[in-house]
Amino acid sequence: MRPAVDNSFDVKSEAKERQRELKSGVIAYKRATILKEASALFYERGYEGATLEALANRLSVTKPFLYTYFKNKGDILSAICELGVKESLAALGHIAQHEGNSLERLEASLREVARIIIEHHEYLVVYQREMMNLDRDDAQRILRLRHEFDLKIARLVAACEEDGYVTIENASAMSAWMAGLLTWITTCYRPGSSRSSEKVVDEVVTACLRLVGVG
Amino acid sequence: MRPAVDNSFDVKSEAKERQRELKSGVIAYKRATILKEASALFYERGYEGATLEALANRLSVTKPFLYTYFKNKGDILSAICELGVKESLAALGHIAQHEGNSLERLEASLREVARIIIEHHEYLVVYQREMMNLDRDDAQRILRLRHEFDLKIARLVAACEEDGYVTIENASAMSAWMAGLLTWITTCYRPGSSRSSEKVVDEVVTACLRLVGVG
DNA sequence: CCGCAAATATACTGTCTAGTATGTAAAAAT
DNA sequence: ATTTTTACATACTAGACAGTATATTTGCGG
Repeated sequence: MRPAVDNSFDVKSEAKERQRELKSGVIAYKRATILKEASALFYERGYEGATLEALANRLSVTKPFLYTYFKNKGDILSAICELGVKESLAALGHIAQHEGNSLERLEASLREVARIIIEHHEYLVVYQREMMNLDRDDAQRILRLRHEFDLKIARLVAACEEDGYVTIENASAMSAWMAGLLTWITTCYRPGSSRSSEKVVDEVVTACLRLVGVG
Repeated sequence: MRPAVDNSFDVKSEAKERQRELKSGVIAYKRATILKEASALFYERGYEGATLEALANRLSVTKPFLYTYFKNKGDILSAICELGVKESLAALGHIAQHEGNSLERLEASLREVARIIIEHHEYLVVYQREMMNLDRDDAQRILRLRHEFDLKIARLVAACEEDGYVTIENASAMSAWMAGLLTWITTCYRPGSSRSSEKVVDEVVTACLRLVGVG
């Protein structure tokens, strides 16, 4: 019944290819959905206080379902932590190629990271709190990402120094404290708090720049 | 055999009084010892990851011993958290009565608090991380202490503004970010890290003052 | 030296939860 | 239409740990 032409195989394999893509997309979507709910749960109850059954209930699925998408509870945690740090890092990557002078790049970067931290603040709170519950390997991998983040901030500051926008002594040491201010956002800003997210972003950018004597 | 004089009762009751004091001192000492070891354990393993049996072993005692000095595991945690915040608060109290102008008082206060945070940094890390594991009542009581702390810092900054040492706009909003920098000490400074505690203290004080445009 | 009380230990229980072995229904392939 | 695979659920296990009931030691008053 099927035409016995040469390209029949190609058509078939192409269809399979598309199907595979669809499937892997679905899997990624499911993983992301689980992670989003898990981060909300871990944020509320803490890692150990959150049971996988509770997570399954919130997703209207069952426990073994979770185990088909994640190796174990720790795997879920490490995925959350990694995502939080990776998003922050990605924000710095985008701005790096921006036009503008080094000071403008520093300010834009800080602003963007602050926004991302507010957006994903559950992920980052969980990371800060539950770091110690990570496997040694996961912890190290994520720590390397964090160091990469710190290094990028330090380089932005160094560029400002080289270009003469920042003349204060001790400026390079201050980049570590900028990370502290950015992290503090997760305490200052709570969804539904009195301070609007825009105001918090403005304040933290101002604060960071003042650390190196700008503004 | 005992002289039948009037003051026999007084002597006896005085002795008993002293004995009671001794005993309550011993109890306080034992509680403090438990808390010190518990904070070290919670710091290393996390609250849920730390078992009371492990704590008992580290103290070379047994589990029921702990229960004679604390109501339950949560009681130990809340005592640790309260201690950490109370010490920081006490540091601010000492300096408040210092001589010197308002700017000198602000700097001295920041320096003292920074020192205390380094000294008790295990207590404070545990507090930050495990806050959510506290009973609602304990959490609120300790949060009130925290707010008192924030308020005192804010007042020190306000005094500097009134006296004209700080003229930067937005200075009052910055006191909240000072708390962030002070908290970040617990991440920057780890015992046995490369940075000496004196250097960290100097840096954080400098950073805090720069937030309000001083230095 | 005796008896009582305070302090601490031994040994146990009940519960909770991460992880799994097995079952089932629907879709895909043949 | 039949088999195979995928995708999930049901139902269970094993172990850990907070908290406790009971036993034992120690020290002290008389």
